[in-house]
Amino acid sequence: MATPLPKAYDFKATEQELYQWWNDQGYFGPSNDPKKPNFDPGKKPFVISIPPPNVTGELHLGHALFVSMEDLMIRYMRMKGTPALWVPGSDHAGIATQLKVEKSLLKEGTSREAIGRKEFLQRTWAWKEKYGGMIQLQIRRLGASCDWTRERFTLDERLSKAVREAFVRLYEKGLIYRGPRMINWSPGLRTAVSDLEVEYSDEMGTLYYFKYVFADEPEAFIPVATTRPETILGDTAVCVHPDDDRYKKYIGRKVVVPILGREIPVIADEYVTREFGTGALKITPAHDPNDYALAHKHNLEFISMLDESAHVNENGGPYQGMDRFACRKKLWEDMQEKGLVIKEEPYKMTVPRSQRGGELIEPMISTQWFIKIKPLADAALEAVRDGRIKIVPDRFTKVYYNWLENIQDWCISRQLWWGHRIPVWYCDDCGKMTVQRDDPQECMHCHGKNIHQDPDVLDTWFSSGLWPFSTLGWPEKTPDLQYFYPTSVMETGYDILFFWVARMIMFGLEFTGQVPFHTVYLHGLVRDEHGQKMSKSKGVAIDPLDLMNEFSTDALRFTMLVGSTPGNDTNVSAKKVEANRNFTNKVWNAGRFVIGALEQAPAAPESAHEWTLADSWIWARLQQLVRDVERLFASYQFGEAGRQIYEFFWSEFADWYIEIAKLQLSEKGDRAYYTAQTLVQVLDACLRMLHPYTPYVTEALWGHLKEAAKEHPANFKPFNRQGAWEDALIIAHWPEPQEEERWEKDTVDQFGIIQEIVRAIRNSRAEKQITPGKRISATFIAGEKEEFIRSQLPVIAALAYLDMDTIMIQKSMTEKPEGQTALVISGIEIYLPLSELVDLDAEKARLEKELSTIEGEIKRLENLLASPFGQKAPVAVVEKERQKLEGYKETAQKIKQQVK
RNA sequence: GGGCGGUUAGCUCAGUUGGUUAGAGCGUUGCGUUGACAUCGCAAAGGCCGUAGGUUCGAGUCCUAUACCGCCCACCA
Repeated sequence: MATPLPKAYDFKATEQELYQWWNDQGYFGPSNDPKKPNFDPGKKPFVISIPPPNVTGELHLGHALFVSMEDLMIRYMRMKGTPALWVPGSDHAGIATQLKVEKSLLKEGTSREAIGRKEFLQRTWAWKEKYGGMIQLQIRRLGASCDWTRERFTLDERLSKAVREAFVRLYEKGLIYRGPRMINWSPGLRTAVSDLEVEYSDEMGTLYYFKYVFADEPEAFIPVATTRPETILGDTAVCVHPDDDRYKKYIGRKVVVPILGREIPVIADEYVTREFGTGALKITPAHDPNDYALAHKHNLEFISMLDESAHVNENGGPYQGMDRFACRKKLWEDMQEKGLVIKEEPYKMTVPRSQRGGELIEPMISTQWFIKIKPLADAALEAVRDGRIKIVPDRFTKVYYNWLENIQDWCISRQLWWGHRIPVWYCDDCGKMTVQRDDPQECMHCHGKNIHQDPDVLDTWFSSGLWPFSTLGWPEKTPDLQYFYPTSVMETGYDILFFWVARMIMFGLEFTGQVPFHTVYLHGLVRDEHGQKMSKSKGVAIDPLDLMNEFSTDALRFTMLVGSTPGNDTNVSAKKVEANRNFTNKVWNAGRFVIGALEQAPAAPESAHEWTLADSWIWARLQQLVRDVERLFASYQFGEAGRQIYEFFWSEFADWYIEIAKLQLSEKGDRAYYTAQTLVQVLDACLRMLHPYTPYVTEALWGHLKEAAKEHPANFKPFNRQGAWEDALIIAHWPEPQEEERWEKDTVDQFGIIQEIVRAIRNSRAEKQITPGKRISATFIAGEKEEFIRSQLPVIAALAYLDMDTIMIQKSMTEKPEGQTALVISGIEIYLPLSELVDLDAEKARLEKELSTIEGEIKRLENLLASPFGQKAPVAVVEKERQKLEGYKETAQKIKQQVK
């Protein structure tokens, strides 16, 4: 006989060992080894590509959420017998990683410029080797059953090849172009960023009013307002509304740019809002997106007045070399001196800030690489519209449409060093571009040798967009790509729907002609227990590692999974994790009980099955649970499914069945045998269904259960069709739902009466302060339920702690017990001698109160049945209410008798 | 300016084909520890399901309006 299991589940000792074992056994990925249990070339596989975390990232609760969720799906599908592949990997995260390395360089007193590109890249790779991988270890800690033999990194040689292929194909197709455009410039990072990387924040600023004086009439002027006076240096027109009576007479005249003295025209366009500001708009084509568009329309000159670090350039005259904000101040002072200023007032405005670091973004004209996105976007829209891709929850579909329908060309070049370098070479001889898959030795046009590669790298999201297929080997037609692509579910946060999901869909369709996945499951953001955003600076960040150390990985996973609903943000607190740790402990201890019970069970039954009501009841409830879980999983309601398993396990299996099982086991013989069998199978079924939520405790316990069951001479069978125990829970069969049968509901109803009786008696005992250990007598007047009560009496007595020897059961009784507490449950009268001297008045008052409640219900139901409800509602619904009414009537009658 | 989400017990949240006494965890109160579990058990208190209309025999659930909180998108100087 095995050594007894410890009272508390020791997760620390178990987790690491089990993870290693699963991995060593090859359970994680479908391998090409047919001996491996989870490989079946005949079946369509279930595949998830991991949202690759930043290679130098650290684990936070967001990771805990997505890892738990994806691992749940993978483990579920694997248990269902579907070859399940979860491809792990990490992202080089261009800007984020480069900034980290630059920071460390700064500490050393140097900079990337100082050490040069080559050295810098070496340093970054070294950094990656040192700190990358940390995150992967932490993801393993969460129990992620990824196939680590297929781990990928976006800067891997193979993935880099995919990036080149993608770029060149788009270029050859004319979907990638290079040119000067208005882009968002981050002066601190000195790189262009995409529209998505700009965040707008409402801030208080100043609206400056000043005079644009006429070239030929210095005393007269047009008043103009701006929030960015320094851009005056780049103005090339003043624009008014064509129908504005104040200004239309000025259209076509020239005004003078303050300080610089350039003459610029007054033009007219309906774009201008007459009511806003002064009704006259200064036009700075090179530093404002609107002005940029307007300038194209009116053929205006474009004057850039800022350099890469947002200092004034040579076009700024006397201000050349000044920082943008210093220039703003100085220019305004100079204008004040010259009497060109009207006023300034506080003004609430929306300013663009960098998603990284938060510095002010400057709109600038810059030569960059772009993807002509419209054709890709149209295809991506179609894929969702025609249902090839489904977004869960559905409401995000609209958000997706809206974004893609209004999408602008994607600026993909970044002036960074860490990333995939743009595969374009410029010829110093003929000036033409060479764009190709392999590094060229010469210009493809003039064959000149003087070529140099474009210094820029690609937006990180360009390589991320290829992730679902680049990780499987694309552009090669690898066996993996052919078998596993398209993937199944893309599970990620709604915050990167545009950044990542939409781009994977666009690229997937463009390069593979297929949708990269059929379902997008979006989870929400993780917040603290009061709904605040987690941030380290505010000190409210909860470290998942701490939670795992204190409460176990299972507890954390269960919290993430059960506490979240698709697309909604979720609040996490240590308290919740603690509560779920208690649940895993409950599972462990219930398991200890079951194992102990089966070890002591008789070897084999002498007679055929004879199920007790409790046996049938727990079976019925289990069947219902299996069906519900199946239905919930099919609609991605993993949280609700987990909650139901939790409730079943604790409130029904542990609280009721196990308690009754103790009684049944004490009867020895066949009854004990069948009880043990039921215990084993119900526990086994629960462990199977809980495994995707809490893999460690379930696998550990299941191993002990299996061992005990197999060692026992009776060889207790598991809850599966095969009748044999699998090698491990992680690859065990998922419980299959059976058709609902009539007896289930009847059994649940019948047992419900027992539960009600037990609760009522316990309740009365508690009210009367009867020590829980004191057995009391009882009298049941059960009418036609006499036999039923008689058969269930041991159960009732055990659970309500009644004294079997003195209990009386009667069909009816002419002389009711006097001076006792009286209860009526489902037409059964129960009398309890709860104290020597019952306060008759108080008892009467209690009964009368109960009676009035019930009479209220009777009245409500009578009214209900008399209302149109009786005719219009479905028969079953009406019948249900009618029966309820009958029950109440019966009960009321009995109580009335008691009151007398 | 457009769109979305939230509003349910003291706190944090479930509640997906509308079915008639609305659930959980934590917290609170009372009782209880010699064998599954104090990381526990038994019991109790606690809810005009934001507000106002509407549809329906029936609404926490569907529709309309509205308030507050939050988020996303958008070029008003």
